[in-house]
Amino acid sequence: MSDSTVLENLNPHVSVDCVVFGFEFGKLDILLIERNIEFEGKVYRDLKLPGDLVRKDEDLDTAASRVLTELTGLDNIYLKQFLAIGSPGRLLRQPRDMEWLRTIGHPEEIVVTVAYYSLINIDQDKAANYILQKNACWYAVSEVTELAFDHLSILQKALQVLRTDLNLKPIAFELLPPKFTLRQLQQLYEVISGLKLDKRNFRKKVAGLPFIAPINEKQVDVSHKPARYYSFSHKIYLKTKKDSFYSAT
Amino acid sequence: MSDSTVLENLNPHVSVDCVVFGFEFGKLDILLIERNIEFEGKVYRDLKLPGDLVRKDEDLDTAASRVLTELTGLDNIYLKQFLAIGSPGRLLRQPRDMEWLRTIGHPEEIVVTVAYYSLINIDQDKAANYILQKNACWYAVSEVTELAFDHLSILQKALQVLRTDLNLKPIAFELLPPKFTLRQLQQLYEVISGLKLDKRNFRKKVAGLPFIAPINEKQVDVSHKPARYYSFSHKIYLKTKKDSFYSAT
DNA sequence: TCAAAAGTGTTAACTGTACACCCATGA
DNA sequence: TCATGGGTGTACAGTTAACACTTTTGA
Repeated sequence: MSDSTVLENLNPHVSVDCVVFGFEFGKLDILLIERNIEFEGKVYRDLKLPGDLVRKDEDLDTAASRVLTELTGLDNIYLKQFLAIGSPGRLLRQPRDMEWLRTIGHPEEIVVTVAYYSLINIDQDKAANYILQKNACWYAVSEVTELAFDHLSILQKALQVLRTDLNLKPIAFELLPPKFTLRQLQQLYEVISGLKLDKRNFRKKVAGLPFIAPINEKQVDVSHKPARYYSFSHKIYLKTKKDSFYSAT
Repeated sequence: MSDSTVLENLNPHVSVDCVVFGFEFGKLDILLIERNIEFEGKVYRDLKLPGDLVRKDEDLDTAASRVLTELTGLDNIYLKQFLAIGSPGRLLRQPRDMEWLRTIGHPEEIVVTVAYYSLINIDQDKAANYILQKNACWYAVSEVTELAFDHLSILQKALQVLRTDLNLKPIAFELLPPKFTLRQLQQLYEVISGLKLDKRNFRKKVAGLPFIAPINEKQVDVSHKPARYYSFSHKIYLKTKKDSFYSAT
């Protein structure tokens, strides 16, 4: 497909943006794109959410999924639409935001952006299972204080929705490798909810969930007592699920 | 503003649709628009969700709010965006849907629809406090089995979201008049959740919520023991709220 | 032997659930 | 006096919350 065909095929009025979360080393990460722009003689290095215009022949979920595949090389990533934004002029808060849209050939008349959050498990065992697009990089969510356009407020809303969903649906496992320790699972809940949980009570609760089962494997090469690995069974989950999934204090 | 000015001011690519819920006589209602169309010699009387194209100078929430005001004459209605849909060709499932879009002068190229649900209290004491637009009428949600376009699936999604929100936020009171009985409140929970609740346990729970308080007023002219009225205080709610609002079984 | 994280039970407080009868009113 | 819904308490079961020490490993 030639470039001009692609351009003709774009819908200049609708875009998708993705808030891509990852979890590693006990902290929540977000995948951001570096945008370098020279404006009025100064060079700016801003960060933005990955996103793109929607094509005329794809629906919104497909567009978001495509953005992620182009970004990471990964397929079948957990994706959830959580917000549509259509404020006139929302992209034009900073003069350099306008300039940048011109630079990359995007129309300034984007009308609606549909935001998705997505969950990626950064599997240390298979560090090479995704290849990040140029200019994409992981950042600690807790350290992100400024983003281009209105992307910071989109991130904040994504975090809100993620917190709610964490207690209603088994999304934690989308952020963890197939084998995980109970400590990892607990840290994930703690870092997303912002609450400290009691280790014994947490493990007691997990022990009562049939869809989180220990496997016969332990950590190796750790300089402390090796932890047992657990895995999540989606099949058993569907058979046994209740209304809510895990309710923290 | 002349008609042509209005048309120029419309964004032909984005629309909003509203799922408007009401609660009366112990059942959940929805406000629908009757669409009469003659197509290939037959007359169809279809029902659809109220909705409209978004104007170029308004954001999505404003557009949804405007649709509701035009529809009911009411202002300050509870509105929540819950879904954006952008499937190519989603409006064209029935040939007569296309025909109808032409009839009312809407472009066929609407790309994205953003769906809102809204909650109206149908206050019997002030039956005249809203005036429905021509062709608009209340229907029992339980009896709606067919709608134009993809509006039935939008309604189903709205119900799902409403059920979840009911247990997380104090939205029940948007559907009830300022003074309500505990029976009304319980019926509201039952009809939305689809569960039967125990009267004594329900009242015990409500008694523990400081933001639902009895007032010194009772029903009159009812042929049974008159019930006490209660009212909801948003102010006290904000001071005392917990994570979840009411969790049914 | 030290540092680091794994793993393990009991008790008390609270919350949810099941259940049945009398009361006040208008017709 | 009947029909209709209003209003009330108790006991048992289940869930949550608070809390500290021993174990295993590599450095």
